[in-house]
Amino acid sequence: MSSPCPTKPKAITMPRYNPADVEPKWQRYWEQNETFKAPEMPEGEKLYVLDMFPYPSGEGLHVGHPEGYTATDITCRFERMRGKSVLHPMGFDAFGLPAEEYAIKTNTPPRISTEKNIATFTRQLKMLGFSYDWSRVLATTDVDYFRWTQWIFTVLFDTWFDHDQQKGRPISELPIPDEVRAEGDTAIRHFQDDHRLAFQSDALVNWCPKLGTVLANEEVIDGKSERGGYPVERRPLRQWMLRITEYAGRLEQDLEGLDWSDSIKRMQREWIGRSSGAEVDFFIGAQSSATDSDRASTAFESWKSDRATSGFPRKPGDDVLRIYTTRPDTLFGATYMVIAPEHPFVDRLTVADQKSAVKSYCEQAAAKSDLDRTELAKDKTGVFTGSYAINPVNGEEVPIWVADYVLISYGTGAIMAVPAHDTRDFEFAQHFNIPVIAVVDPGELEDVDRAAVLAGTECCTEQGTAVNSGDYNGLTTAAFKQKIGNDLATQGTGKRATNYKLRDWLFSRQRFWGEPFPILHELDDAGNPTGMIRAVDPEDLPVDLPHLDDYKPHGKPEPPLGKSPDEWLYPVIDGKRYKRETNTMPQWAGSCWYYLRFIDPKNGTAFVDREKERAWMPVDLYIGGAEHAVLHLLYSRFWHKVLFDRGYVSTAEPFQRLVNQGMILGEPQYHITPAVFEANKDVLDKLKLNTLRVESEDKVTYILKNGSGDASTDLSEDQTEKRQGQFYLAGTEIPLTTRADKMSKSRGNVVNPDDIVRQHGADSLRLYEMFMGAFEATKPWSKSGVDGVWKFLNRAWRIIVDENAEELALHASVQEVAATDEQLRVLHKTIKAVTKDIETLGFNTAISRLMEFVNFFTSQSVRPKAVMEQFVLLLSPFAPHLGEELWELLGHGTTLAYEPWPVCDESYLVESTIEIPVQVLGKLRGKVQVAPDISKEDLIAAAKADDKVQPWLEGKTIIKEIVVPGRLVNFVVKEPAN
RNA sequence: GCCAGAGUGGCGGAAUUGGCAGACGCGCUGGAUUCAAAAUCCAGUGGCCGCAAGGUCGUGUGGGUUCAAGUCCCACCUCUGGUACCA
Repeated sequence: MSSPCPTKPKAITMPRYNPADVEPKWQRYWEQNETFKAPEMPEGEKLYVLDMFPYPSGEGLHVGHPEGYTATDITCRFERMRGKSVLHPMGFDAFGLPAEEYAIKTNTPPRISTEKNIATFTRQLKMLGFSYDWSRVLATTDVDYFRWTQWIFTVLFDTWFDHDQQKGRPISELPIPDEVRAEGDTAIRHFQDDHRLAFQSDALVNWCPKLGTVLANEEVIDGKSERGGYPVERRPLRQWMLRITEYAGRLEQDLEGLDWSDSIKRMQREWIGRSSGAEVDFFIGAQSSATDSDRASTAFESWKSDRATSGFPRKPGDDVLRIYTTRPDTLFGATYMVIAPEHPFVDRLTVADQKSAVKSYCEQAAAKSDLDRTELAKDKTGVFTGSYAINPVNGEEVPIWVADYVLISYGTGAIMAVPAHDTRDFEFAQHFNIPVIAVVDPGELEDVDRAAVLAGTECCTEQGTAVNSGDYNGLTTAAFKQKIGNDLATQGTGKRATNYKLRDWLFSRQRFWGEPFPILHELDDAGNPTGMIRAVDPEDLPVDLPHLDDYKPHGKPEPPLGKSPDEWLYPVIDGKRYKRETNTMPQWAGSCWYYLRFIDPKNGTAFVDREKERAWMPVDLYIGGAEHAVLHLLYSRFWHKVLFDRGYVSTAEPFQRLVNQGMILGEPQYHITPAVFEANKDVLDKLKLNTLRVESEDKVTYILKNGSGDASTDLSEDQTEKRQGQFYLAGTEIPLTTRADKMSKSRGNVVNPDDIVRQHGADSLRLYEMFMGAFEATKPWSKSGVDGVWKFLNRAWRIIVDENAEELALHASVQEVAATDEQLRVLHKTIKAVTKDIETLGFNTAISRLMEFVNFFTSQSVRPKAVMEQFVLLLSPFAPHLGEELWELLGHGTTLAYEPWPVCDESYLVESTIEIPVQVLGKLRGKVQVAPDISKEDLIAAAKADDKVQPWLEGKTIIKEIVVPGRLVNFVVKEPAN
């Protein structure tokens, strides 16, 4: 491939396209002229275009980053030229585990290494010529920034969720029940603390000893930490939680109005996991006399009549086991109950004989990590408590079991088991020989053995018609659900209920590199915590991180901030001594609201100015990777809704349109299987080929390489051959598979953007990433693809610049003359297509159209200057440096960034004749040239008259003539009847 | 297992949402230029049959609807994401 720096010294510098000169020149120009500085308030129509800001890792920018950033940059440059007021900022998400791990690895304080990484990222981003308003840059680690992150936390702390209004309100407006008020101030404060959106809890949490911190459910995948893949165990620890579950309903509902892809919406919906059913109370009040069924049934009857008058209580008493079910229509089929091992009733419900069995089962379950629980899912385990509950619909006694397939954190932590119609219950019942009673007749269905289902030997979860269900027999599942919902409510034994899979957000981490909580724990005179907490006053924010000599994790749950100097750790306010909260916030905190700060990044009195917020929000286009589909996007929507409820922001949702860029994979590589590798070691040796062993998800393959170590390269195409659809190593019988994988060091397929810019320039990198394929599709990298767009930029350069001149000068063909009709048609076709494609993010096809334009004008000996100017404007969002350089050369003194975008004049598109394909029986047989406005009849006549078509019509009867105006003609014919 | 999305030349990928399959790019072949090469320019390039004109087959597999299917329907195969006891 040619290089922008010729190897041979030249006598005269020919004005070749040299991005190494052109690109820094224009980057300097934009910076010095503040070309892309956004106004404080939008002027005219506003457009807020946001990239998911990067995590500045020590590795530097990855080729995946510029993909989304180029897409937004093209959109912004395009819309500025169309006159919109564009806000397009960039920043850094710099707190969190990876940065801290990197700091530890390189033995640098996190702040220092973070600043270094940010500097590298900034250099790389600027090198790519993105039109960010750099005056708004921020990092979540800036003290000025996290001051407001802490402030938002105090808002969460000050908010409770009013279920009636479905809205977050100030804690001062929380109604205090009289009985609480009667107990005094301390009780009131505890009551308030129990209702705050930010609260402390002692629940079981995911503790990762290797990372030295707890993790949110979302950060644990298959029982291992999302970052690092380390084992995670369950431990009870006092932690800060955010009540995101209160917003589950709104987070789900409000998805509807968003312009997001269906798949992301679906992922969020599934994560929130709404289900509706009923809560039902099973009577257990007569425990002591469970063996005496007479007394039990008397107690049950009196409980039932009490309930009929008192109704279904908000909180279940000790005399009932409350369960949640989505199938209340199967109540008659409940043959046993299950409570989670962590259920508070376990002890009470366990009879003396079963005590030791239950105890050891629960201990075992507690020791199991989530991973173990999942892995053992195939075999259901459990143990009988020895006691029974009474089914409210038929008074039957139902045995109560403890089993870990029931989760304490979902629903009520207890279920009624209906083995006939629930797969998990069925497996359990089979294993423990528990009766199976069918209560739903599925009818005749494919893949369902109706007789087996009714006999209780097969499980069926389909809906159907009720059987074995007393008065309800014959009802359809839907009607049954409806009726029993009402009946349970009148009897006071149950009520309709909605549940969500979403859990509250575990918000504290035991690491150093995060935002300190703006929370103070009151101490008594002896220095012990009183249990009273308060938020730091807004005017005392920020709470900066103290200097610590040793901030490394030590595998124990005490946060490093616990070792802070006393003057930081023990503030005294109004004579009262406090201890600061020593947990820090998770990485997600800073990214929850950065889009708001960009609107007003320097504001020292508010997190964002209200007027500015109203003017710029919501984000009109938000682009980033799909890996944030649930976590970041759910968290920030939650924070935004709280801020909205409290009146601090004006929109219910932050990101109106979301688009996910597809992942860029490494260049395809040739693999062989372990068996082939073992059998052909000598052949590979002879050919001087090396292999790279890679393991992924317990599959092992070998990647073939030329050379070894860092100098190794992947096999080239001509080292392979394809025979009968199978690739072989050239000249051998060694079968190869070709695969493109995620870029990773271990596969040796990582592409560094710096290298591409050095070889071909930023414009080529940008253009290539946009040309690779559809924006949202996953696509493999290709070295020769970059060469291709580099050649295109050179061709574009050469239709305007005279490469053979001694000085930079216009090509002789570029003249101030009127364009021909054909030239205008090509230009306006290009304008139309490129405009439409940018609007729909179809960048790859837009570039194709620009290539066609250049191909056409390469063959034109006269290139009207006005046409070239329009072309340069069309090209400029994609290759902005080249665009500016050519624009200047065409005689313009200032940037093209605000030149009006070319407008397509349809009248130039009209062609004097068009080509219409003619089919006979759906097969293409000829083409006719006709006037665009030809009548149907004339078109048919022309088609019939065509030389190529005639033989196919000869001797046949035309039974139908199909004409699609402007598109095609099709004759349906048949052999004449003899 | 379940839920999405995808499967088109040697390769990356296009195809007014049912209307000329393979735009554009890479690669390859031939030619021009060159002492030669690189670069550049021009032409060609899905398979098969044919000297050609042309024919014929062709969008993962098998069926179907239609004048017409890459596109719609049914069944299946493969890959990529998501999810995994949520009652």
